[in-house]
Amino acid sequence: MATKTPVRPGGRSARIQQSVHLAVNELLDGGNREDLTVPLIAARAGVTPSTIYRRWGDLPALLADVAAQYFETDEVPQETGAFDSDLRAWGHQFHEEMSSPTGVQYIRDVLVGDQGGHSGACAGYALAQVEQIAQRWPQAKEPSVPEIMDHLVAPLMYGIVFAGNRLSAADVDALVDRLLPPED
Amino acid sequence: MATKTPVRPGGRSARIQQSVHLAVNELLDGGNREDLTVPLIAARAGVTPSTIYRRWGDLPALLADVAAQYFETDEVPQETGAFDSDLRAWGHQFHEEMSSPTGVQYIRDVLVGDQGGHSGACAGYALAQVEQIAQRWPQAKEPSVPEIMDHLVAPLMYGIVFAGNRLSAADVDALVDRLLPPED
DNA sequence: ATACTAAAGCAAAGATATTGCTTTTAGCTC
DNA sequence: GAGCTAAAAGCAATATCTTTGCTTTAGTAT
Repeated sequence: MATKTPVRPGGRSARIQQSVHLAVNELLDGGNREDLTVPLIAARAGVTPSTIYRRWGDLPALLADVAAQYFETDEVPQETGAFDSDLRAWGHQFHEEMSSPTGVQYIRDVLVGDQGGHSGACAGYALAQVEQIAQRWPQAKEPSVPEIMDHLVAPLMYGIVFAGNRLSAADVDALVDRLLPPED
Repeated sequence: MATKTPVRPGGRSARIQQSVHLAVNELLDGGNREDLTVPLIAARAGVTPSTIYRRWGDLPALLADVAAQYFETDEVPQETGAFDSDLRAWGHQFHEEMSSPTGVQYIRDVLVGDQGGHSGACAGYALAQVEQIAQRWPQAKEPSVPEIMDHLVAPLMYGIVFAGNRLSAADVDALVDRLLPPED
């Protein structure tokens, strides 16, 4: 169930979808994460709570949907003129983004929401960006996309989600260095 | 807040803690994960709902506590006679355990529960086991414990949590191979 | 335009969460 | 070990959230 598409996606449904998403994001920015409730969101969005329950199911599912939407915006990874430096720059940017309070929150929400449905959003986001970089430099065979996922993305995400530690920029560099073939 | 230790840990408090944990595990085994509620657990544990709310806060926190307890039981990694094979055997066993339906559920519960408090439990479990193996073979310098966490544990967990894919045994082997120094 | 029906609104009913107060009892002191 | 103190459980009333049947609104097709 991606972004909960109604059978009738136009007009009012679309407006309500936007309005509810906006309300969630505004309330999240407001910081009161704890007392975020469906009725509160509904009031802010100018909607009846039952509308939200009927369309999204419950609060976690709604939050997962909002978070997933965030990860669906694919930015273009910075172009630096070489594969190595593109990868390095992206690694830093990605880690910065994901380890920020907002990033961590979105990751959690995506994981918590509907069982497994959206969790791909987060993985997909990283994968899409890595693939973009790889396709930009077809002659560079090493490291492969799966290797980058396993040995750069995975350690970064593991640190953020499980260890709760924010790796230093030097740590990110070390991970990238380890991936790149030795220069001669 | 580990295993929600009351100021008065003996007698009745301990009994209730056990009884509630047991009720949760029984109901989880019963499979009806969806309609698991605090009142239901309370009824099964022979306890008043307000007791659970007062001690654990809410359902996710309780589930996180139960899951964290599971990860606190430290088994001894299998001894195979060499560092390489100990690491390989553990990698397989760990992956097997964590990618099982039960394992995935516990991981989720730990992540969802109290914000960051318990999430270490899961990481701590893996780390403790890797450290045990490392200490068993002090002369083996490579790979280091952090390297194992970054390049074996992290990819396994990333696959399970984000990609929702269960890696094959061959994939686990490949990760271990990649870590071990080249034989001459 | 009109008809058809998905989706929203409304409101009552049902379930869960919170809270003030009372009762029980673990842990301490004598 | 008997008594004291306060932490934690029980109880019950209240507040809040969730679900659901029915009505109304408004996209979409004809």
